[in-house]
Amino acid sequence: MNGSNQNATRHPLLRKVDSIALFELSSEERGALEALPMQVAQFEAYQDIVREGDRPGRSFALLSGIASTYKTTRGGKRQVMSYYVPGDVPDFQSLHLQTLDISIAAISPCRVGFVQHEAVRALLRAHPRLGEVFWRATLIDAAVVREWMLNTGRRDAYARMAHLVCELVTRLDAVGLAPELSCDWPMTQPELADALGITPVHVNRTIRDLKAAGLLSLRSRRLTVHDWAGLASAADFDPTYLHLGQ
Amino acid sequence: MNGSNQNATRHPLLRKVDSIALFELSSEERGALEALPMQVAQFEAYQDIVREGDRPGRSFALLSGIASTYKTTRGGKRQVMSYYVPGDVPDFQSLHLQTLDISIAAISPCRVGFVQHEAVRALLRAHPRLGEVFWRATLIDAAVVREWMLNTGRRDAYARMAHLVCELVTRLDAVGLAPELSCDWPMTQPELADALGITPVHVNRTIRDLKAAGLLSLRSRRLTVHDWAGLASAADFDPTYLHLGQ
DNA sequence: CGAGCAATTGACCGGCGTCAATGGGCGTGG
DNA sequence: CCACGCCCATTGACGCCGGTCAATTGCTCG
Repeated sequence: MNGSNQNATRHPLLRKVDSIALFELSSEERGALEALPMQVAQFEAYQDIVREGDRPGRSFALLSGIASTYKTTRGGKRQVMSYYVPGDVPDFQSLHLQTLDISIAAISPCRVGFVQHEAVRALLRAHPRLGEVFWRATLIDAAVVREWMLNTGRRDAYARMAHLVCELVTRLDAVGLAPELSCDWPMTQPELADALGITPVHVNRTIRDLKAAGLLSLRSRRLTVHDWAGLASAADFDPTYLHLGQ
Repeated sequence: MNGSNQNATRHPLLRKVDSIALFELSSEERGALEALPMQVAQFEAYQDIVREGDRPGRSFALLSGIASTYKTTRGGKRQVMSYYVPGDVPDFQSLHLQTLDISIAAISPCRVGFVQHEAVRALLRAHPRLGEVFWRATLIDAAVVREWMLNTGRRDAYARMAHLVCELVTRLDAVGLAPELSCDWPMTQPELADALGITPVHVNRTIRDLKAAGLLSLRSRRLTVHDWAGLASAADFDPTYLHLGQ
C-alpha cells in the first residue's frame, strides 16, 4: 500500500507504461506516447463502451471512473471478468483480435480516451520497445483473469468477496484513489453478484458477514477496509499476480 | 469440424503461426521460424513442466500429448485454467512476465520443445510481423480463459462438462487428433474436477448423465461424441472465442 | 411524491459437497 | 502368473452452501 497521487496529472498512458515497463523510457518514447492523438468521450454508469462482437478500429484508455469487462451466456447470465481503474487500457487486445469476445461497461460515470489502432501501430513501428510494454500489459490483464478464475472456482463466497475487495483496493491505491484504505465503491450488489458468480441475495449475506467480522464497512457507495491483514488472510490474497511494483 | 492431418508433419511452430496469422508468411519468416533452435524433452504424465514462481529463460512448444495450466490456493485447492494440445505454446507469456503465475503440468506423456527467450527476441527483432502473431497467440489464450471463467461462474456442472468436451474436441480436431469426433482423453475424473471447479464425485455423476443422454461415450481413456449438436447445445458452445478458422 | 431499483431479511429448496463403501484397472514384486 | 496395493471409477446417504421466492425498507431521481 503506497499510493502515489503525484502521478495523477501525468498523461494516463504514460503513467501506465511507466508502471509496467521493465526499462527506463527514452524521452523520444515519452514524447511519442504523449503525442498519441486521443479522442475523449464520456459514458454514463451502466452504459456499454464496447460490445461483444464489435470490430473496433480503436482502443481506449480509462481516464476516470471504473469499468468492467463481462461476457454473457445465451441464457442471459452475466459474468464479470475484471474491473478497470483509471489508467488501464481495457481493450488493448482488440489491436490484434479483430472481433471482441467481451463487452466493456462503465460502472460509474467514465471518461475514456479513444486511440485509433492505426496510430498505435505507427507508434509501435517507430518504437518497438513500447510494443513489448503493451504486450506485457495484456499479459498482466490475463493474469488477473486467471486469479479470478481460481477465485470463483476454488474459494467460497466469503473468500471470493474478500479477494475482490483486496484486489480493487490495491489497484485503486496504486493510482492514488484509495488513501487510508478507503475508496469509492460504485458497484451495486447485483453487479458484484455477476463478478463473483453468486446471486445478489448471497452477496448481501456475504457483505453482512464481512462487516460483522470487523473487516470493512460499506455504506452509500463508499468502502473502507478496517483490518487489511484480516481481509487479506480471509481472501488468501497475494498481490504478486498484479505485477505492480516493478 | 474439419481436421487437417496433412499438417501433422510440418514444424509445430510453423503450423501454429500459420493458423493464427492474419497474413501470408513470407518465405524468410518461414525459414527463420523453422531455424529456431529447439531443445526437445520428454515429460511423464502428472509431471510439472514449469511451476508457479519460476523465472524461466525459455518458453516451450507442446509437440505431443496434452498439458494443463493450473493455480493453487494456499489451502492447496487446485484450479485448472486451460488445456493445451500439440502445437500450442503454453507459456509464451513468460517472454514478458518474468515470474510465472501458473504451473503447467503434463496430463499425458508429453514431448515438448524448449526455445530460449533470447532466440525468440532475436527472431522478433528481425521479423516484427511475427511479434504480432505471437502477441495474438497469447491474446487467444486469454480469451479461452475468459470463456472458462464464464463457464465456471455461470453454468451448472452439466453444461460446464459439456463445454469442456466441446472445446477440447474442437481444438484436437483442428490439429487432426479427433477424427470422427473421437479422441484420446487422458484426463482422470479428479483432474476434470479441478478444471470444472467441482468435486470428483460430482464429475462422475455428470459424466454418467451425459452418457445417459446419449451425447457421448467415455471408456478407458477414449472419448467419442455421439451427438455433437446436442452436446454443443447443452454446453451453450460457440467456438468463435477459439479464433480457429482465420 | 410516486416509480423503480438496490438493500435487507426470512423461509424454504436443491445442486453439489462430504463421507463412506465397493469394484475395477494396472503396475510391481514375489 | 498371481497377489497385493494403489488410485480411479462408481454409487448411495446425508448435509450444507448458496439459490429461489417473496416481502419490506430504504434511496435516488424525475
